[in-house]
Amino acid sequence: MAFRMDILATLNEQQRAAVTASPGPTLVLAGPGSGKTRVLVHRIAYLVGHLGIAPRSILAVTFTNRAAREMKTRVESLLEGSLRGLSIGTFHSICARILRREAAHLPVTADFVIYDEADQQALVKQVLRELNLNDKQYTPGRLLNKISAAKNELIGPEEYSAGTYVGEIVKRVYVRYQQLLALNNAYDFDDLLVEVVRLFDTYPDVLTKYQRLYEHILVDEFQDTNTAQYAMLKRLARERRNLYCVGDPDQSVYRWRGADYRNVHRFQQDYPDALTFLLEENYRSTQLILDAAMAVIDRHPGRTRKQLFTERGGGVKLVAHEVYDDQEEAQFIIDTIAGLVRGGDCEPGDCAIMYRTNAQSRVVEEAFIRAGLPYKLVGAQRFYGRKEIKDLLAYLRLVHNPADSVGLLRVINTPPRGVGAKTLEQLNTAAQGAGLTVTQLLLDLGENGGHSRFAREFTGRAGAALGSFGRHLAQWQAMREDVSVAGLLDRIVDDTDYRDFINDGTEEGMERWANVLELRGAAAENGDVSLGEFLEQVALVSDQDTLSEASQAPTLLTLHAAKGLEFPVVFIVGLDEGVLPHQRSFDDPESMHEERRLMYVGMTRAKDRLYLLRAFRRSVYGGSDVAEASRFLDDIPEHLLSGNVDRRQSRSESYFKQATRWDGGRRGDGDARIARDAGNSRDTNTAARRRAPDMNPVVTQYKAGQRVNHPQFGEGIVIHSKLIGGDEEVDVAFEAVGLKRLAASLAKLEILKG
DNA sequence: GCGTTACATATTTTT
DNA sequence: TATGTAACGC
Repeated sequence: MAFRMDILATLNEQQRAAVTASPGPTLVLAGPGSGKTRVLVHRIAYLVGHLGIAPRSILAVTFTNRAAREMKTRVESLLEGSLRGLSIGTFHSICARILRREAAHLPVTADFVIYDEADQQALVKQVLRELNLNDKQYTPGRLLNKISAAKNELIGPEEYSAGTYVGEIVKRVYVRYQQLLALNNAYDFDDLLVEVVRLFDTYPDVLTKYQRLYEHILVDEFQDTNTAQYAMLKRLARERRNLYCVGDPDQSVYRWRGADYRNVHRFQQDYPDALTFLLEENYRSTQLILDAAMAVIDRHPGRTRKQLFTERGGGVKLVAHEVYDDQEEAQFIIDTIAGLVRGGDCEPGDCAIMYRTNAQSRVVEEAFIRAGLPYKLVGAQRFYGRKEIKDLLAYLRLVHNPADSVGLLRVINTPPRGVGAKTLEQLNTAAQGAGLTVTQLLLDLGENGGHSRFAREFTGRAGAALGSFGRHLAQWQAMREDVSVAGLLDRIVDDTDYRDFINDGTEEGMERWANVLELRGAAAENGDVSLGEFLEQVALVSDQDTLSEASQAPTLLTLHAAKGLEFPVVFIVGLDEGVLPHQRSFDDPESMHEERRLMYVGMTRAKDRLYLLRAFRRSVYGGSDVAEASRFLDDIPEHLLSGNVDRRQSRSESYFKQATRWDGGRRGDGDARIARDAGNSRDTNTAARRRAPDMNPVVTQYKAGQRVNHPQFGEGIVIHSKLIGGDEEVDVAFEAVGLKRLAASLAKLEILKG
């Protein structure tokens, strides 16, 4: 095992101290870009190479497969020797592995399937039907959120305290939902964690086994752990206490998924002797970017302040740019990238565009498409969420786990084979009567044909369809040992005429078929993998894992997906009240803090250049909406910025100037007028009105027919002007560039005489 | 049972 | 916008 101590020489003092800390509970608080992964990787190398710990005794846990993969590769390149048995994986994959191994102690078999969100929804809908509950009143999504929150806190269905009426409903659904999961031989994502904790608590000898196995446990992104995950770690580390946690509370952005950065404090309480290391030197960003980011995060109340520094002094100022609408925002991005590339300042692939919500990607994508430029998109409608993919995976899942009724329900009539609601109902009753699952009944029909004891019940077209479906299912099951996953997939597609079903001659159909081929490719790629392994891999991939470094094109991604990444040039779009911070965070201070951290995460992704963009008007659903500039923009000191954003200070100046023109005490009136004026544009907005309800001028500054001059567009004629959300929206026909819609507060329009 | 259409409805982030 | 569902006619 080659480990050269001089490897440590490449670390700075803080990093080296953290890497060589003596075993025991350890906390590394790592600022952005401070070499967090580097420390983890070197720590593993140090344990193996210097302390002689066997790789199989080490467990490293991450949140994404990508992070796990990166860590593995980097450890391998540090240590030339064998790393056989080293466990690096996501919480979910590690847990799934443990559960399969210990299936004998569980209500499921080792072949259990993992239900994703769509499967969960389908199951909850089934529960609602069973319990005769209205799914309008209790939407599956809401119920699942509650159930998930309970699971993350390790609250089982029985302990769920109903309290309220709604709570009582949730409890009943939760109870039945868990029963159905077990009947389907399935776990949902949360179960993977919860069930491991339960397993450990119920079978101390099982826990002991894993405590002995994993002498050293390392955790990445510790601030994102939830109660269940922390509980699992604590149990595993109870005897040896070698728990090495790396994280940054300032980058905690998954609270809505149960993550609780207070686990960092809990850790310090639970292990009073824990050593704490701070990594404050940043190797990523320029000092200007770092200063701006710190200005934003420093307004976060109740946090331990880190003093980040870098040797990358200077750099260019951040650009805060305000435009009329989101299309202009997108165009600005394209123009800016084009300019930078032309000037030799960066490559297109160096650039990233980050947004709060996936829906925002559309406008940007369209602009790229219009400009004929390539881009990479992380996440969004993830590949594995596509209908055609889910269909085929459901087939595979059903072959693997015949108890999977959600999968069966999905495919029994896809492609349509004449099995409708009525037949389905019949099937259910018949199966129940015979004490079988529906799949077992179908297999019986398929295998025994006319001799099946159910043959008399299912005749005619439906009977034939079910018989043939059952026959195919039996064949697939029989061949699954002898054939690759890709081979099985081919056979299923063939037997079901799936290609004809989706490939209907339209462009969309071709695309769907291409997706099927891609799935087949993914299956063929890791050819010798078993069906079970394939299904698990597929169930646990995430959006983040789809990021490719291959092509030389700008990357579009959500701020959440950006965590852990870095780019020379970063654009953050939608810096508007209501978008970032998101509307949903307005009345909850904790959520608002999280929005701030999200902004911080985004800003600290940038190495050299950071563009902060906002639009006065933004499309939302079908209509459009106006908003004020994000409060986070106001937190950045003026001297770090260039650009044209109208910050709050200057806005309040104009407030005083115009004060006389406002209709002071009668705010309601002003609002009513705005709402009426907004009329056709479905002005659902909030932010502008909520934060500055009294800033609405009552008369338009510009009138139709006026001649105006614009510094950029030249002369034109006002076509129309109206008041909207505290500003004035002017349509102008310019001689040079045609019709433009402008915001009066931004467009320095000069009224010309005559 | 299937396919079309009209209509309502709900929109954050995702391992 | 886009997605799902209820209602309709075949």
